[in-house]
Amino acid sequence: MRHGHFQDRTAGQGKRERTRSALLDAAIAVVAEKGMEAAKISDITTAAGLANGTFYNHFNDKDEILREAAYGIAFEVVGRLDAEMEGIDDAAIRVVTATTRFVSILTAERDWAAVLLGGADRLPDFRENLYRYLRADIERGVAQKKFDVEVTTFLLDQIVALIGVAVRAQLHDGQEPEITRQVCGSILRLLGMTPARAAKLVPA
Amino acid sequence: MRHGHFQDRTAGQGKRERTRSALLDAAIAVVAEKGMEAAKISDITTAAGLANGTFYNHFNDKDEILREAAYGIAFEVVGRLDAEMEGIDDAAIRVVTATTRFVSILTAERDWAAVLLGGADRLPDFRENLYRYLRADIERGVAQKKFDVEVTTFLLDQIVALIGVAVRAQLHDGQEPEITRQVCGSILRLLGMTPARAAKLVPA
Amino acid sequence: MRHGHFQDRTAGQGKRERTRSALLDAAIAVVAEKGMEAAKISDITTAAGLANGTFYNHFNDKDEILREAAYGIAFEVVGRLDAEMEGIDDAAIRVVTATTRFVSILTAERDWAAVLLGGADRLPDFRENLYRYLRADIERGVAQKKFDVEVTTFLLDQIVALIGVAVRAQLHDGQEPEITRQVCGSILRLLGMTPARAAKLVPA
Amino acid sequence: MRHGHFQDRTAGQGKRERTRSALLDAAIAVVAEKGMEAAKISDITTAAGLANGTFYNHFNDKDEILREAAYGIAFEVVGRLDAEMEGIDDAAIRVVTATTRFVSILTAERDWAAVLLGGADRLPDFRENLYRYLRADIERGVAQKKFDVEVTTFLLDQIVALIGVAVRAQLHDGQEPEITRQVCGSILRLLGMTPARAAKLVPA
DNA sequence: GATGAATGAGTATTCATTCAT
DNA sequence: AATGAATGAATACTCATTCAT
Repeated sequence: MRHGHFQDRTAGQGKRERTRSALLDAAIAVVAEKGMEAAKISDITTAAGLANGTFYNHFNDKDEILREAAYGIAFEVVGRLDAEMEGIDDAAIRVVTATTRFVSILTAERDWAAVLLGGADRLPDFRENLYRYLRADIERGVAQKKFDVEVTTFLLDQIVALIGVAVRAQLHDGQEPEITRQVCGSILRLLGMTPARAAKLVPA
Repeated sequence: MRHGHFQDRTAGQGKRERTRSALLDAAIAVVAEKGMEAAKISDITTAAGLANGTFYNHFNDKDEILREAAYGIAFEVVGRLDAEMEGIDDAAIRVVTATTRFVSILTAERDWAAVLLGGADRLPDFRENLYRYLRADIERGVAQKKFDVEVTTFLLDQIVALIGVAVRAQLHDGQEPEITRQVCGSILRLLGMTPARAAKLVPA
Repeated sequence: MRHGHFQDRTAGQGKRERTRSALLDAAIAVVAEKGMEAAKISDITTAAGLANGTFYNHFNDKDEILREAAYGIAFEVVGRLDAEMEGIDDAAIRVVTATTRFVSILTAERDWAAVLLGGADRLPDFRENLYRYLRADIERGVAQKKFDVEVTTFLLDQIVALIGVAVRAQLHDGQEPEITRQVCGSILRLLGMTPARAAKLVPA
Repeated sequence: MRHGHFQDRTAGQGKRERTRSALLDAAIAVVAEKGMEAAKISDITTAAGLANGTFYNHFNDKDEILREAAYGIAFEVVGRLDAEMEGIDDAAIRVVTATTRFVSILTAERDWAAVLLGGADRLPDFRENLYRYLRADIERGVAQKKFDVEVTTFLLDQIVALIGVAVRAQLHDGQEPEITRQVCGSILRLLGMTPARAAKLVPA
């Protein structure tokens, strides 16, 4: 384990919290390597350097630890994005910035991607939380007459799917700047901007 | 099992072929109900009304039957689409027609959707095959100056992701015409059409 | 395994039935040796000379096989008693005969005792079935003016407890004739006979 | 925990004794609720409001604490009975009084019943201790020509079984006076009294 | 070719027990 | 003494796979 997000956050705390964090970090690493379905409890404890049974001192089952890991990561990602988006008023720039930074963060923290991508499908309210931010920005763009769309859940689904494709492509091919530029362009087009205006916001 | 695509295609043939088809159809039904990961061999044989050992007279493992089922369905879907697209010259109309019919077919054959959606992720060359057709139409649109894009695999990934979102939404909510219209609009925008021109090709 | 009641009863039948019987017989033997709580699934399959997983082809859990074993044995015991009690009219003689034969059967089939003794506590309707026969004989004795009791469930509980003590003593000490005589005397006394009359029915 | 027999007895003493008592009382409560087999060490420490490791500062294993709990309770019960039986000379009245009071005590201290009933089966010398008192009273009755029995261990087993049935019935149905009367009658009959004489000692 | 019983490796889960704090 | 986190052996249970009929 290189560093471990959760362990960083519980560094000074009690042993219980530190072990719990070790398990969460291990779970993330294992899911990144083998996927959510294939991840076994024993993989997680082994990766954490702990005994088999220790898992059950902290979580009831795989779903529980994965849910917690996914929420923890999402919280961190949203926190970082929030900080960087403060003061950006133009909705189109907000969308581009958020997308760019999101892909960038998941490129830097490669293990997080698998958990977030998997979590979006499996965790019920996970997606809803994510949508709240996105919807606000898009509605802002509509109010600013930058976007020409009806803001539906289905639209958000589409945008999130595009971002997911970008993250996957980036993990796979590692062409970050180009991929990010392309997906930002796609999203802006989707939101009703002309290719020309979209291109201005996403310069090569 | 209502009808069974594979059984239809092997109706008059020998017992071996008919049993094989029964397994393929059963696999599709089981995957539609429980998903690919959760589908057990014994679920498939039970659904087919066969003994579990019979499975191994025809397939080596779950992956093999699922791959075959996915390819069989994909072949059928592509065949139906091909027939309907014959003679359509305008690339934008081709894209709209293909998308509309694709969603429509998977709405009618609900069980196929799970297999195709799952198969796209898991089967290596599956996606490549699909892309050949799509790429041709988009390149045609570029040549016709209807689309303003660079045709990359990443672009195709995005379009396929949007179609996937539409299929999922349709399975879930059942608002086919409206969903199809929206996703066609999104794809045309993605391909570089203005909202206004896209809207003309996808009338309410 | 010496002979095996269930295997005897399924000797000519299909493999499924024979394996099932082997498991039932093995369960009885294991319970006799280690008790119901301590009996493990793997003990049973090992005793039956079968693989671990085979158990689950036939039973869902330990409770299920033990219940079935207990009912099967009880059915057999009741059958044997019934045959021998036919034509006995005097209720006191019926009670003495049933008790004597019951202890005698469980002395011959030592392994059955643990299952029946344990089953009586754990299986809900098991006891009820047993009581039906006993109650009939005691009511007959009351009608014949041989017994002087009110026939309540609590009374039956007491008599069954006395028989249980006798079976346990017999398993432990192996003094069958004397133990049987004593417990029959006790039961008759409990039912309201004087020691003198009771003694006549239970001669040394 | 309402009051706790062992804690009462160590109220003023050192911390070690008080913790030990808390564990004993907790063990009794847990066994009463879940039975001896199902009682887990952690159930006991949790019920005592202690950390699970604390258990091993005081006992080596479950058997040890249960044995100690059973003996402690038995000692208390015997003590209470002894006090009340002082001065009763007639053996039949002694038996009736002891039985009545015994059931009565276990009705008041419901949690004790499970431990004593379970202990009688599992603890080797437990039963022997109990029998010493019982045997003395019965031999006295034989000497007084009230009882007409041969005093064997098997006889004592029978009487104890009847008392056990009464306690269980009482815990289950809660008809104490009637149940006690019936079982006293049964015991006296068992010991060779006629129903008529027995009835006199156990008036409605 | 189909059958379906048997297999056993793989995985999850429990809980008595240890031991550093 | 008490704590409580960690341990890991013991056990239950699943399911893909084999193979005799």
